[in-house]
Amino acid sequence: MSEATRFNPHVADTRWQQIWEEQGTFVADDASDKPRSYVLEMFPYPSGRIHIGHVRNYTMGDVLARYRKMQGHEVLHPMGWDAFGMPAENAAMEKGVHPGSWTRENIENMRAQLKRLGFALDWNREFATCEPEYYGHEQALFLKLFEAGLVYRKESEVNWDPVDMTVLANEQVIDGKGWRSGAEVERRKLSQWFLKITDFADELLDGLGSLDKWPDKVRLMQENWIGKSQGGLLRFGLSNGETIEVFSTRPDTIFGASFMAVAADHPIAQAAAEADEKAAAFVKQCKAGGTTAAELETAEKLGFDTGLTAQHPFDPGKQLPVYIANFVLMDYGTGAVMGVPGHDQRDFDFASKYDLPIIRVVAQDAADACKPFDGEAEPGDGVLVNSGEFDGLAVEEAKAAIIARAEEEGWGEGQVQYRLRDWGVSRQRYWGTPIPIIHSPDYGPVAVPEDQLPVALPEDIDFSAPGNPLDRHPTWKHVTCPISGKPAVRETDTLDTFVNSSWYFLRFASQPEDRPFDPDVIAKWLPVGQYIGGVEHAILHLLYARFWTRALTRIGMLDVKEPFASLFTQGMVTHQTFKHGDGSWLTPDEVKKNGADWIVIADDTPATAGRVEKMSKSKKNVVDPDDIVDQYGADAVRWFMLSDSPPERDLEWSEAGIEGCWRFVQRLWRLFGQIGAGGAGADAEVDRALDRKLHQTIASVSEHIEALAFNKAVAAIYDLTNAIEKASFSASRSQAIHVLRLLVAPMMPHIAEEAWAIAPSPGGLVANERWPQVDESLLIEDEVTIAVQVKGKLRDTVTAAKGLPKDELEALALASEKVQRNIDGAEIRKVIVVPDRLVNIVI
RNA sequence: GCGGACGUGGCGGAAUCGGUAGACGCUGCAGACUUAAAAUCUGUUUUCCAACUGGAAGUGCGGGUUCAAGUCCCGCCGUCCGCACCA
Repeated sequence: MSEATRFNPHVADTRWQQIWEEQGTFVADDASDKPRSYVLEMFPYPSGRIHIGHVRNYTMGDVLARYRKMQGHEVLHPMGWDAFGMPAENAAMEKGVHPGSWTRENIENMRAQLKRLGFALDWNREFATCEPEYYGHEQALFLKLFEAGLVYRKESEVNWDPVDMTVLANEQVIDGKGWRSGAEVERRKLSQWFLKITDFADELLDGLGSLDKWPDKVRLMQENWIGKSQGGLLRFGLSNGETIEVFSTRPDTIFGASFMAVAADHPIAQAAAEADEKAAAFVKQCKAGGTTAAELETAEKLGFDTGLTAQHPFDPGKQLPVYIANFVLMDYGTGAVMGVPGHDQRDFDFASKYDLPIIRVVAQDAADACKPFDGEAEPGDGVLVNSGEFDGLAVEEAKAAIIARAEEEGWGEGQVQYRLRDWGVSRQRYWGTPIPIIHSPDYGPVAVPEDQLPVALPEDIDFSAPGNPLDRHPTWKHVTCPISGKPAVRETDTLDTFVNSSWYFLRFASQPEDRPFDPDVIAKWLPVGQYIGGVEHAILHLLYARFWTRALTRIGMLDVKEPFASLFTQGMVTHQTFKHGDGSWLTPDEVKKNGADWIVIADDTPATAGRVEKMSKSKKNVVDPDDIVDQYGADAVRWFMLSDSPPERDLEWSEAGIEGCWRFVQRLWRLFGQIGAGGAGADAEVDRALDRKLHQTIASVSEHIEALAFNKAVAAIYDLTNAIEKASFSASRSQAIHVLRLLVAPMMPHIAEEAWAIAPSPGGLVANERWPQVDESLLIEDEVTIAVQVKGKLRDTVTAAKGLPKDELEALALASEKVQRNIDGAEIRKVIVVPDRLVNIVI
């Protein structure tokens, strides 16, 4: 085939990308009176190169954005950069480059990579969170929350790396050691800034109910994360005259309590440690214990008897020993628990070890009051036994009754407890938003005055030593108190990068210079109509963004409750892995297939094909988007991203798959070239079957794009293409090819534009065209295929006019020779007829 | 341990309400065109029996409901994911 009849993406891609840019095709107009669509994909971290996972993510969003535009919507489809974070600082430490220049250079590269894929983005709204034009507004928002009392400072335990002199996130502690330095991580108390997300626990939980276009999985994960439990706060008098307060979800089991246990950090434990060396040693041992999942699972329940006892509120003769225990957490509830061994497994284990009484207070029925335990606790439902006046009550009734009594007598009350904790946002790092606070010697932490915002990061910084470069900068932190004018010290911690991504979707919608956003413009675009990203953000980012939005709404800056009306979590892109005989990884293009086996191309030694896994550099199974766009063009790559796998599942990259997409691009191109083919005579013909197929395809492609079922939309387009190719020339065929250009436009925009421009051309851009309308009258089949079953087994199919009455269908079915052969003279007991579908003859 | 999702050909996957299982793509095989290759086109590709018409089995396993089950119900098995000493 000559080059002229091939689609050449290297020429076409850039041509159309330039034209879209010149014409501002995808620039969103705030003032538009069209219906609006805000399509957003999670913005990338500028690591240096676009990853194939980004390509999949942005292709999905792009299809939807282009489709909505063709439906006549004003579409907001922005892109920007989540540009603060540790990798930039690591690069600074390793290569001596400034985090800012490293980041900005990466952004340049990645922007160019994205542009090559032809995404319908409004680049006018692009921003990077690392620029003062963004983070300055973030500081203003932070101060608004500070004024409203939603930000506070408190001492908190953190993972401290003594070598790097920085706080580490839990994920950065590997086997108790710092991930970079390898140093033993210490628990250290530091003053940290917190956002009061717990104030919104109930709202955030209830709000999930309205998010019916979110995956159930994500809602459930958030629900569990918030972790609401209903119970009672109970107070017991101690032998030393003080009081111990515990939270329990099972106040009904109070008669089964046989001990109390407190966390190592609990004041009672601290007091005991001060008075007694052994107690101090035990407390130390508890703190040294690992916190990894595996360690916790195998860790033995250990306790230390403080010698104190607690008075049981219902039994004056009953004194419960108070232990310090390694399984009690300080930061949940009150840091103290009531031990009920019979009905809680941990308490059971503990009581068994220390020979404490195990009392049954819940049983299947009253007769089982003395039934022994079968080696484990019984946390289930039942009725109360051995519980004095409460005997016979069901568990739920008993909870209410005992809480009511506690309230009456003043030793407790009903309480709702959350697992969710306040969000610690302080980071001892340079490359983040400076926390806009000044520590005044007289007034404590004071907000930086608004006219001094942004608090910009200093450029001249030193990464040669570990620790926070802001803290050791010679001048930056030395300021004066905004109130007294006396010397004061700037806060040198920066904000968690999750703060940056908690409001970027607002800034995309509205970006005035003098304030974070204009609520009136926000009101036009928000909530985001479709948000697309990886499920790894199911909890943190999505919960923080929901919180931030609600917090801004509560303080009156905004009127949006839920930022993302519809959420879609896409799967990963995976690829086969290969290994050498010696176990080292091989890239997929270093091997080839040799019969059923794989061999290394370079030296013909055998290779082993490993699992299909998420692309990662270490396993050498990555493909670079630039390389494949070079080879196949943007459209083939985009088409591959949408084909085969349902978008929520993983997509396996394969050479054969992308080759197939490339062939399809060329097939389409040949077909587009035939748009007016067949001559005048042929053009007069109408092909009803093809017309119907076309309109069925329009309907199904539309429906599938709406549902983000791109793999099904792709299949429908293949199906139509096959049908057009097989059909003989006719006006219908030309029309079908014409419409096919529109149908593929959201997915393969470059070839669609190229085809739209060839004669007979309607002019303009296909990107601005209207999405084809379905002719409902053409959807109706006039003939249908009826399945004929005998005793539920398919024996024949017959063709019938649509809507044929039941008795006629039955007659038609019975007329079938195959059916008669299968009935074989037997008596017909019953005939089931489903109009336009099937006839089942029961013998 | 708790919670959730999923199991369909050689592979990715389709299959509105329970109504023709395997659409569509990939791979493989056979053929056409070509000096040849590439590209393209045609046929074929769940398994087994029969090889002309056909027949049987079949959606992880075992039961059940129904005229009819991939789909609904009960019980297993397996894979993946999230949380995890949360009182």
